[in-house]
Amino acid sequence: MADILAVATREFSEKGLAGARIDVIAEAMKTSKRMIYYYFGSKEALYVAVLEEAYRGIRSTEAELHIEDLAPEDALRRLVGLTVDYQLAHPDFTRLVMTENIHRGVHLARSKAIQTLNVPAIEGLRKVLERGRAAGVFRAGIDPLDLHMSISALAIFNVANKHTFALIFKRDLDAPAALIARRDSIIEMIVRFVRK
Amino acid sequence: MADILAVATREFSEKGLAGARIDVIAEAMKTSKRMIYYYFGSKEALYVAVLEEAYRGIRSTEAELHIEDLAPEDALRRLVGLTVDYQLAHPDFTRLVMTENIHRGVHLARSKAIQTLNVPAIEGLRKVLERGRAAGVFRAGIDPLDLHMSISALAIFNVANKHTFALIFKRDLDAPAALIARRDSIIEMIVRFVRK
DNA sequence: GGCAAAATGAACAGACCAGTACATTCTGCA
DNA sequence: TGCAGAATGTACTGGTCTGTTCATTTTGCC
Repeated sequence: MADILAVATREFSEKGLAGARIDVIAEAMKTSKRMIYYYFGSKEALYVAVLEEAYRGIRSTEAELHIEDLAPEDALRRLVGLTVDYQLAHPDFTRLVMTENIHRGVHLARSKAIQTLNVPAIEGLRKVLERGRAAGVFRAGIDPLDLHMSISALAIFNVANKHTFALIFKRDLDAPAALIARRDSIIEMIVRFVRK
Repeated sequence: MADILAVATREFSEKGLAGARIDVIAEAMKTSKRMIYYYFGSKEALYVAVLEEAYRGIRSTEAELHIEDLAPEDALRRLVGLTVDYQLAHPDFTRLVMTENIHRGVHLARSKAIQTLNVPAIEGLRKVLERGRAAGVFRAGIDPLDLHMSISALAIFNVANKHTFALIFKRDLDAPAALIARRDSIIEMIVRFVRK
């Protein structure tokens, strides 16, 4: 069952909802299409299960940041760095999110499970911002959600848009040196934004 | 013909490549599927034509920024603001780019037309950064392409991921006040990144 | 007007694919 | 052992969709 989700995740993230093939998933699982319908009911229901699993994955990673003991700026650097790393390590997640946004989030809206998941990263950000403000190193009035949006935007872009970007600018975004430079640049951008 | 591209743009950006239907485009055009194949040859060729047209659109906008006469920081603010505005005004473009990245850019790679289009925004950025550095208000060593990536990332995110984001955080990202605040936040982030 | 080429209409072929019907086998349990 | 329910295999249906065939009409041009 967990295997089916893993295989389905690959198929949906590769081809999108319309492009994914139940037969392909069945074959990769060495089971029959019949079984997928037996357990999940429909292609869309399987897709929603895949989405839910993907979001659970990132949320549980966020919950284990452990940045409470670091100085505010170090904590923020770590949070941003790990966010970038997570996206790089899980391109499937980004691709699924893209697919779901093409569909205007209609499937996500149907999932109770995802909407009741809280987002540990927001609370983590809020605490870091508050600590930094109290310590006099961060400015006041920064909205944690707005900041989270910026961090996500920067972290996701290199995964989400790397193919078109690399083609147009003829630059290899996957080269190790490029990845490190980009990671540093993102961290620097976020830190400078909150710094006094 | 231009009409076909406009209609096809809508269909492909709504449904993606696999989800789009030639019949739907034909009906919306009040022509027959036969004609689309007569002019474009295949679904994929039509899709590539749509992609090319979309990129031509954003490039021509970039070419008319007219920021040469502004002080460096004002020029940068204007460039970033207009980038954000363009994305908000052209969600179709973002959606097409998402679709093409799901396909790992294979269709874009096939298009000679797009790859020979230059990107005026990069040259504009380079000049502004240089002027700011010479004036002592921007720091040195900023890579225009890296900065362009950040600007694009921040500008696109609110269009690309707004559905999933709004659902998870239960916040209306389309509310006028939210749009303005987000726009300001993005501009501020970029400016602080380059400022000395 | 006449002719060649461009444009168009209608209908269909061929492939694919989500989902199902029906029958069968396995498994846990009394 | 016998039984109920869970699990699975096979083969099919109904619909959809890209792309094509063939025939017809329109247009530009001499």
